[in-house]
Amino acid sequence: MTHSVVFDLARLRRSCAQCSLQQLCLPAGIGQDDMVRLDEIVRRRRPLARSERLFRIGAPMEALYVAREGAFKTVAISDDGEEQVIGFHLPGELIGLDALGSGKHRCEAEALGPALVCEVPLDALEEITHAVPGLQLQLLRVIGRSVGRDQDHLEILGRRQAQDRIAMFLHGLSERYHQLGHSATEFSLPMSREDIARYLGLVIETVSRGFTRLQDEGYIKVRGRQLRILDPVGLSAMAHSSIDLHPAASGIA
Amino acid sequence: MTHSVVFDLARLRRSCAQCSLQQLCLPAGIGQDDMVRLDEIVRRRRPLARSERLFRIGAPMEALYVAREGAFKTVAISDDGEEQVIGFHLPGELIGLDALGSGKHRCEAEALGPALVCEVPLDALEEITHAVPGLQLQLLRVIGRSVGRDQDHLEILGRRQAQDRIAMFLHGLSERYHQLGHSATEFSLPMSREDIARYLGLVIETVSRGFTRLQDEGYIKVRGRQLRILDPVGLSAMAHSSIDLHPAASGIA
DNA sequence: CGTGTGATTGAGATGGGTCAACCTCAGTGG
DNA sequence: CCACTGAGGTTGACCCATCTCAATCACACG
Repeated sequence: MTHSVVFDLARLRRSCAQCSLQQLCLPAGIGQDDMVRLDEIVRRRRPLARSERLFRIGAPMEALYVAREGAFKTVAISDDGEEQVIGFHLPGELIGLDALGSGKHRCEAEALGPALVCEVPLDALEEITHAVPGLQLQLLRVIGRSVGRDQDHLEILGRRQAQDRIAMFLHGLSERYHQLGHSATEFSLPMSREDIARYLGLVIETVSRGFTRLQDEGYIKVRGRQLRILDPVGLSAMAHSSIDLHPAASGIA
Repeated sequence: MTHSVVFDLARLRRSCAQCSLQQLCLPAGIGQDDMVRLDEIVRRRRPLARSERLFRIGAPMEALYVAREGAFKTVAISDDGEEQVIGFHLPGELIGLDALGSGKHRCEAEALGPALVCEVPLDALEEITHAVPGLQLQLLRVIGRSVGRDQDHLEILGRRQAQDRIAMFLHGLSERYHQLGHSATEFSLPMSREDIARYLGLVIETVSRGFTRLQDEGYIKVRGRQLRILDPVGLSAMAHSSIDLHPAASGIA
């Protein structure tokens, strides 16, 4: 996939040193001159359109990707064709670790909207982590954060109440946006209700009802994909303990 | 925690080179003399008893652990005290990655029975991965396998039918035992029903009923923790597609 | 032989899946 | 400018799988 879009490349050829995601990304904590070396091996890909894929299931692992702009999902597909969303990936987050074990991807990675990624070819990574002292540790840290998000996901799916899962999901997203320097209380969901459902192990109707109920109870305001968190403390409380603050929707307005 | 059990240490001081788990563990794929260097930094801990912990939530990350004999579970605890099993760890599998991101553990790791671990101090690991060329890649592979198991777990929890989850769980365990050179069709479950339930996001009664039903349908034979898989193909089919082969337990024997 | 812990089984309640209708809105073309 | 269309989202009614509560069983251990 070598694209000859010269001026596009030029526009994207902003170095790691100038990237707003630097603190979240591999170059964090390495020296100025080392960053130049890293810069040389990182390929910045042209923009991806909605539903374009970084890799498919079974494809050999060629690189690690870092979401730069836009959001991605990784999807596993079972034998009977059921799709399951394994993860959502916001800017600064790693994509492609699913193939580390076997060398073959076991998920598809798909852009949820217009997006940009940085791509670190695997062989080059191997070299440079040896050449640049701090990078190995930083790589492990970034991998560790990814493992942490998987674990958050596990904790969400371990909850048996749909409402809890939805609250935890929104709370987690809010935190992630906050870390990116966005508002923690107002953002737009990059994924469809369907994606959310398949991420949470629920059906779409349950997600929809969950949203409306959280809205009725005053925690949030949703309109389509636009979300405002009205009661961050309450939502957080709901996400952390399994005790539902408004146990029954007893019909009383 | 320096124990002065000299002869115990001596007994355990078998080198990586002689370890039956070598193929699954860090030393896989590195040279003979490099293995000696690794050998020097790997601490082999004295036996752990059932319910002894490797680390607690909030503890700073000090090492990576590899289960050597016996099995472990990692458990997350929510604010209201609910325990959730994040992972089971069989011999050759990594424990402790949960702290990679932040440097603090977010799980407890507990031995499910008498067990042995190898412990790789974090600072020493840092050094040696630079000194030993192949080790960095091997470390990533082992981490990758751990990520893969987390993903298996996510796929299990994404299923909405309890029966599917249980079948997938047993199928996965069977595969893991097989890789260890044990029988894939007959082994004993190292964890309680309670642990299984908390791993699967179910309640203990549902797990119990699920087992009996799988038995009634001829897939397995369970007696306490002793398990025999009678129909590996059928179980596997059930684990991979979401179509239940015996949809209804219609009361007909 | 009692005691306790873990596992199984039963009966009843309920949360969320299923199915179906309807709404919303952006895009398209007349 | 409006009608049509289709995809995504919401809502309602019903029903079943799983949770809850409770009794009983199995078995190891003192």
